[in-house]
Amino acid sequence: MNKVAKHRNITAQDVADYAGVSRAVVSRALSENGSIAPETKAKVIKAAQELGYQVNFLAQGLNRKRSQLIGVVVARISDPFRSALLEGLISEIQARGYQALITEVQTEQDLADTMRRFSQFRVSGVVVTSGQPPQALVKECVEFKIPVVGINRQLDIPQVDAVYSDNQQGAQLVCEHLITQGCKSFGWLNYKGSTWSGLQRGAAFSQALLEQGLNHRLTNIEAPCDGYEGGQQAAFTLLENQPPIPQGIFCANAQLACGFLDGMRQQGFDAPQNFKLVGFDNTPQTEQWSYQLSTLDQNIDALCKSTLDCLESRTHLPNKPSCSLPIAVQLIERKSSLSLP
Amino acid sequence: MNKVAKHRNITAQDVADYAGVSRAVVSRALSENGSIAPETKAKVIKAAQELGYQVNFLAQGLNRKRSQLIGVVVARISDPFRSALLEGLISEIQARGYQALITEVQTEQDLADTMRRFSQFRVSGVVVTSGQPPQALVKECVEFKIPVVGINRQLDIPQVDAVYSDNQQGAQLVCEHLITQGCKSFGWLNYKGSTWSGLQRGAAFSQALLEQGLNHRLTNIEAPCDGYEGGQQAAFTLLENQPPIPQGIFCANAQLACGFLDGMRQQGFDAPQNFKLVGFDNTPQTEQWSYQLSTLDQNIDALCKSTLDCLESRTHLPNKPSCSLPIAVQLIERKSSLSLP
DNA sequence: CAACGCAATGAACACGTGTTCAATGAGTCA
DNA sequence: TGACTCATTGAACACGTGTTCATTGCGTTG
Repeated sequence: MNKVAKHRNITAQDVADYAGVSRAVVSRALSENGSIAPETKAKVIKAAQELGYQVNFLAQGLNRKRSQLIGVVVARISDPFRSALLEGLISEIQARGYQALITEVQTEQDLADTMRRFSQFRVSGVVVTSGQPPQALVKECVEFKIPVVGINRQLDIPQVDAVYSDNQQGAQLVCEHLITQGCKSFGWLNYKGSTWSGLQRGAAFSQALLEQGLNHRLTNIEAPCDGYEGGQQAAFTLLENQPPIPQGIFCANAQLACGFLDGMRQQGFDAPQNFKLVGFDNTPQTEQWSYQLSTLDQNIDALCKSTLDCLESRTHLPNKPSCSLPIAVQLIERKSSLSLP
Repeated sequence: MNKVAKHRNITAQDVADYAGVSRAVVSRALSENGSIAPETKAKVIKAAQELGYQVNFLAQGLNRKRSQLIGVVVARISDPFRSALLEGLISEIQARGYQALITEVQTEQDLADTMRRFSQFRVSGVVVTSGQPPQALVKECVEFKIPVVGINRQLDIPQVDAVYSDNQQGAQLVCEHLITQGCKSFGWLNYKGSTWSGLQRGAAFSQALLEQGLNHRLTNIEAPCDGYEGGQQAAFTLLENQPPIPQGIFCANAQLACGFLDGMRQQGFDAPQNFKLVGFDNTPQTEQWSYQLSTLDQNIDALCKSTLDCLESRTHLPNKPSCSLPIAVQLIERKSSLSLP
């Protein structure tokens, strides 16, 4: 463990000198490609360990024209579902030997700057979990062979892959479930200016009801904004003119649903007594005793694995056609949507 | 916007050729150091823009021996407080022109590997929000002039800075508040194998009670694990032998507190009717209608800003003595700890 | 014994930038 | 006009790695 030079980073050259070989041999011994005699390899590896040699990733990336970084675009991490997704992504990225370069974006301009910086770092791939990157920029990435994958969003750009929870299937499950629980009228709660995911879920729910001949019994409830507060306010707005409460309500995400439920409770109504409620995103909070909210569970593990599969396969085949990968969701039945015995 | 070479990254050399100067001049024009004629500078900048030139960060970092990356060590991001802290950190890191390199660690070995990789990327600094990095490795960082800052943890290594919420002050606030609300007996709820923060909070609470001559009225409640479930189970264990419920309970973190409250409710007890409850970490959930939990608000903004201040000042003065920076917390009074009118 | 194939090695180049150092030329002062 | 200062410029080196290409030497076969 005695280092040759204490206050200088030790390089492959130091290892080469120490082992009595050339620097090229060191590179071959450690990078597993190029032919090398087994005993030489062992000698070099031993020398590297004794010196505590670590590859300089910047030099490596510069040479290979590709760093082992993967850029991840996120927004509002503090949202429970998003943080869970981010956690899964980071784990998967690390498990495959990459490092996660995270950027938070708020505006489209942020996103453009971010994508540019990612390319300046020569990232091995980009995962977009939020926002709609400008086509021109994505095309630039494609041109420089940087794979781009979107999670739960539609990018609609050739050679860009998409992984998303199967909203059609989810809406279908919810529709059937609510009908089974005896609901005759329905509500769809989403926030104003919703993302693509939300819109798609709403459309799918409407479609599923149509197939049952029940879509004329569907009321749209619009929250003024996303999140708990949005849902809460929606509950107050809904009851303003004392209309009948839809018997089965499907909600675009878990935070909205929790807020809506609390808003209804504040006005003396509760689920499942007065209405059934199902939300999207099986966040920890929905499971808690105070909520016990039925939800559609997005398979975060599968989403993340598929995302990195896409990334890696496109690294090897940059020009293959775009793939669009729906991941099955699972209905978790809890108290909020079950008929009382 | 017409590029010289479409399918090749354009380099400083391309800009130099295009502007009719040498590559050294391009570097000077864009990096703001070294003397250069104003009109030449303008010419180069114009050329760079027209070509869409972007610096290669890997080459830049290799040359400067320092990338503009900042490594962040996290664990269990999906926890509400941690995700809020991470969000704040990422924002602050970006605001100062760096990029966040995030690594999730589970074991001490993970942490060791992570620190090593960070140094391989020649990061400008490391922020540790979880775990206890091995002294040897941190010393290595210090040796290579990589600043290390810990948030809410005690690293106890020379030349490593610490930023943390002021647990003493927080415990003092809670103690006074509970007494004001009429509490005569007290409880401290923490989980088994708590982190340094939790232990310090408990010790400070006990100390604050001691100063009021009330520490003999303090009961320790131990949850079997962290999180909502841990708190919930603690509530059941507490009531097993039907002892008197402490009148004022202080809880190491918000998730535990929410779980504890729900656990008590399941057994027919509620706050503030049957006991007063205050938690640490003002997470969004504590504010919600179903909980309305009094909490100590950690000033995340200040924590993050101070962290990066420490990092930057140590970059300039690598050998200055360690600094230890407590950040004031604020008591948010909500229903769970207020006497009913 | 000669010719050949093949594994192993090291010299040299490329990756793209920041910075040092010597050279140039214009401007100033005596 | 000649000497001197100083801003500006470009050639060259350093950063640390991966990879190509020519060379070496050994074992094998005819």
